[in-house]
Amino acid sequence: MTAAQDLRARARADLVAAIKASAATQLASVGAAALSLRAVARDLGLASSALYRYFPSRDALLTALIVDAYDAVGAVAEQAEDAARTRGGSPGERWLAVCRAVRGWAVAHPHEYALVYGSPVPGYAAPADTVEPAVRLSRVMARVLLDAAGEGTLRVPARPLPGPRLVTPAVLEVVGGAPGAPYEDLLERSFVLLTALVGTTSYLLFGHLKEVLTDDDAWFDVAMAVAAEGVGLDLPLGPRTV
Amino acid sequence: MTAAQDLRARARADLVAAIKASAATQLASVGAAALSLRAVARDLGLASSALYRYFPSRDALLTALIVDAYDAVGAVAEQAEDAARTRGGSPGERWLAVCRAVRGWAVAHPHEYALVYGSPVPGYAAPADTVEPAVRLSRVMARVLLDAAGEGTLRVPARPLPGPRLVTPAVLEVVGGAPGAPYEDLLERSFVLLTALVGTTSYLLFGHLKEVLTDDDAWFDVAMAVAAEGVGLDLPLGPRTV
DNA sequence: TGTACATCAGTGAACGCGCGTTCACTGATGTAC
DNA sequence: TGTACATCAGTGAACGCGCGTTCACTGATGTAC
Repeated sequence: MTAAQDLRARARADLVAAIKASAATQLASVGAAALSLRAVARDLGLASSALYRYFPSRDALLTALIVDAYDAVGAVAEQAEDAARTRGGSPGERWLAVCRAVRGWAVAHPHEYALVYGSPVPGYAAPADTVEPAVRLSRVMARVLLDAAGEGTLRVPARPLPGPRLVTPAVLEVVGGAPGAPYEDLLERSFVLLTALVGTTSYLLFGHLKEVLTDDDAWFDVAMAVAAEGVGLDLPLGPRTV
Repeated sequence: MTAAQDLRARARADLVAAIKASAATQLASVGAAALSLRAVARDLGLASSALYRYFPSRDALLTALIVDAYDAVGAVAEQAEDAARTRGGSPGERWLAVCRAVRGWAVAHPHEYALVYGSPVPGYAAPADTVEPAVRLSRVMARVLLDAAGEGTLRVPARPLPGPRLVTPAVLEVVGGAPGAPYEDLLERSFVLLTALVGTTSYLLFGHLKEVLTDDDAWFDVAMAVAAEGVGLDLPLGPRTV
C-alpha cells in the first residue's frame, strides 16, 4: 500500500515537475500564447496524449505555470526581505532589497514574469488560485512600511491626500486595519510603491527604455528611491554596496 | 492620368483603412497573437489572398497596427497638453491632463494599448518605424517639465541623485542638452514619471488592483500626484474639476 | 507460493480545425495609337 | 472614334503545417485470495 503507492506518487510528481519545466522552457522561447502541449510532449519524448494523464487541458498547464510564477515572485521577495532584516537593514534597505530581488527574478525569467505581470493571455481567465500568491508581495511591502511607521522613520508626507479613502475593506482586513494618524493615506500611497516596482520592471524588461539609459540597474535603484520618497521611505542612494 | 489614378489610390487607401479597422476589432476580441489574416478577410467579405495586395504579410499588418497605436497615444497626449495649456493650466495641471488622456485612451482601446505597452508579441520584432512615434509622449513630458523649471515652479528635490548621469547622449540631444543646476538629475527623475504613467495604467488595466481600490480613477490621480512629487511637480489634488 | 484480477502510465492513430502563403486565373478599367 | 494592349484588384483552389483533444489499446506493476 504505502511503499508501492508512494513510489507511483513520487514518479507522478516528478513527471508533473518535468512537464512544467519543459513548458517553462518553451514559454521562454515562444511565449505563452504559443505554448503547445504537443511541443512539450515532443520535448519529453512522450506521446502528446500522455500529457492528459497529468493535466486535463492546455489551460490547466498554463494555470499551473502562472501559479508557480506568482509563488516564485512571492518567495523571492520574502527571502530578500528576510535576509536584509537579518543583516539588520533599515526598512529602506529592506525594500530596496525586495525591489532588486523581484527585478532580478524578472530578468532571469522574463516570460514567466510576463505571464504574471504582462498583458493578460487572451482568451484565458486566471482562476481564483492566483489570488492568494499575488498577495504575498503586497504583504512583504506592508511589513516593511508598518515597521518603518512603528520605529518612526517614515516621514509624514508634505501634502496629505484628501479623502475619502480609496482602498476596499477587504484590503484593510488583510493588513490588519487602517493606519492611524498621521498615516491615514499610507495604504493609497503604498500601492504606488507596488506599481512603481512592477511598472518599472516591466518597462525596462519590455525594452521601452532601450537607448535611453546608460545603466539600467543603477537607474532602477533611482526609480525605486524616487517612488519610495512618495511614501516617506528613504532608500539608500549611491553606489551599490550589497 | 491624375483623375483615374487618384480614384484608384483613394480606393486603395480606403481598403487599407478598412483592413486595419477590422484587424483592430479582431485584436480587441482575441489579442495580438491570435490576429488572423483569414478572419480579417472573412470580416471584409474578401478572399484571404486579396489581403496580400495590401500587406505583404501578417507581420506587416501587425506593424501597421502598432505604429497606429503609438501615433494615437502620442496624438492624444499632445492634444491633452495643448488643450490644458490653452486653458492656462499650470504645468501640474497639464501633466495630469496628459496622464488622464493616456489612461482614457488605454481604457477605450485596451488591446491596442497592450500592443504598445504590454508584453512584446512573441516572435515579432518591432521595426524601427516604431521609434519615432514612441518619442512623442516623452516630448510632451519634456515640454511640461522644462516649462515648470523655466517659470520656477519646479521644486528642487531634497536629495539630489548622486552621479554619474544615467541618460544617453542621444536622449540629451533630443531634449536639447542637459538641464543646468539645480536640475542636473531632472532627466533621470523624469523617466520615473513616464514609468509611473505607463506602469500605473497597465497595472490598473490588467486588473492587478481589482478588489483593492474603491475608485480606480481617483486613485490614478493620486498615483500620478505621488509620482510627480518625485520630480518636484505639484499636481492638483482633490475632487476632479476638469 | 501461485494465480486471477485491478490499476494505471503511456501509445499511436485519428478527428476536425484554422492558419499563412502561393499561384494561375478572371474581368473590369484605363491608356495609347 | 475605335481597337489592341496594359494595369491591377480580387478569386478560389491548393500547399503543408501544427494544433488540442479523444479513444481504444497495450503492457507493466501491484493486490487479493
